[in-house]
Amino acid sequence: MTTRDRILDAAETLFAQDGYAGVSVRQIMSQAGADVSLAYYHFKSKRDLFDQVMLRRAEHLNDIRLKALEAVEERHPDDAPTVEEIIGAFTNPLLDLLAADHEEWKHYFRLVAQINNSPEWGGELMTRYFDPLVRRFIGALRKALPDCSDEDLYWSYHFLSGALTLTFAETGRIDNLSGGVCRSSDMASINERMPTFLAAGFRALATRE
Amino acid sequence: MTTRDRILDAAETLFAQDGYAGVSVRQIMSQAGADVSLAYYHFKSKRDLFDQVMLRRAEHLNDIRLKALEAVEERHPDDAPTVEEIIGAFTNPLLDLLAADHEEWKHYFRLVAQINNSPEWGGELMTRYFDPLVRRFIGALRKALPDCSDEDLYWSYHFLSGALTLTFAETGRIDNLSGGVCRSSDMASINERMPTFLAAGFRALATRE
DNA sequence: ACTCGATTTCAACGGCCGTTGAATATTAGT
DNA sequence: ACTAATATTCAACGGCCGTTGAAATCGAGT
Repeated sequence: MTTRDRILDAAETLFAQDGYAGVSVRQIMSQAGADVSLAYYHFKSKRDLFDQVMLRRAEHLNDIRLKALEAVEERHPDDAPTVEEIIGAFTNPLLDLLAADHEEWKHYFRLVAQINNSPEWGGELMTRYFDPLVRRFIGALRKALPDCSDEDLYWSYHFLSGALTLTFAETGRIDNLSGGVCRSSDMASINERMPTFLAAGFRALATRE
Repeated sequence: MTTRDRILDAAETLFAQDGYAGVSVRQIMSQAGADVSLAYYHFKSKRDLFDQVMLRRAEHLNDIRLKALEAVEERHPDDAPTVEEIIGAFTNPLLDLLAADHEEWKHYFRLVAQINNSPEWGGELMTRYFDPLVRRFIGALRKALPDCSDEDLYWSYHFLSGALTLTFAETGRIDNLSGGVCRSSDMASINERMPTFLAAGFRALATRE
């Protein structure tokens, strides 16, 4: 593994744990096992390093999500896929990445959850990295729910986005709240419930009088 | 207004904008218009100041939410309130606080959204400040959905929590995504949609075979 | 063996960090 | 007017921050 990648990995882990401002370049380089100044050889600045951390996995994620959506659409050459299928194409790739025991992606999703809920970066960064794909998904949902207004679609997606990012942040909150009945890391439980819950929400907004 | 309160207000605003680590005690005291060392006269440490910021409004919020739930329950002396009514009792107090043009609460909700999604603090702090009330609400929902398993109830609440905190964080994301069709600050639109969306999710998990 | 570019080390810069102790000002009770 | 508690100012501590420039090392092509 190249030094650049070790720096990105260390930065990803630490940013996910303590946020952008909570981590120093020195901590990152110490965890990466390299000299501080190497950070500025491979990246322009701390902020640039952060952007590259975000970008690296965003591209791959957008890729597999798009493929999942296309696969669903190809199984419906005549009619539109169901809301559940479309939402599944949006969430299943995340579940697969985590189930495959990829610790790396766990850190990334934690980071995305914090970005999404940050007033400083949530608006801009999520837009920059994910909006083309999100608009593609909303387009598919529009076909599946032809009577649903755009406003309802956008708000529904927004609720989905909040539920999704918190769930994949795995903060341990549900573990505490439920007294151990539920576990943040239990992907099977999430897979079983999240698309059902969210699809019902979409439908409820689409069909209300 | 006392100096202590001015410090708390300044800290609340800045923490909400840039997070705990992103703000220095010097910035806070500068915005509060007081000397740096006064922070350590009124509070034990930066972390203690942060805790007091969280506590101050959490108590009031828990209070009015509990009253809203009790009011709903009193309107149903014999049967159980509907899921929509219970969720409304959970979300309406927030909408009221924001609609009443209280800029202060906006900052607080932004802060809570970041805490909720932080792996470092989400698990513990949300539990400490909000769990008694949340358990009370889940108890009410259990009555409204007697056939729903506890696991489904907890996961449903978790999805609700993510949607709620992101929505009240007002990051501007939905404004960008929708190209201006929806606005983060449009409380009427949220009020019209969020309880419907979430109640449908609860029901979908409770009634699936 | 030599060169030249890519990579890494070393040492340092000015500046801001959280926190403290001692000195000063303000206020309220007598 | 004196006192005693409360509130505020001032100056400073050691330490870590992001970033940089120059020197050293490495590695592939000749």
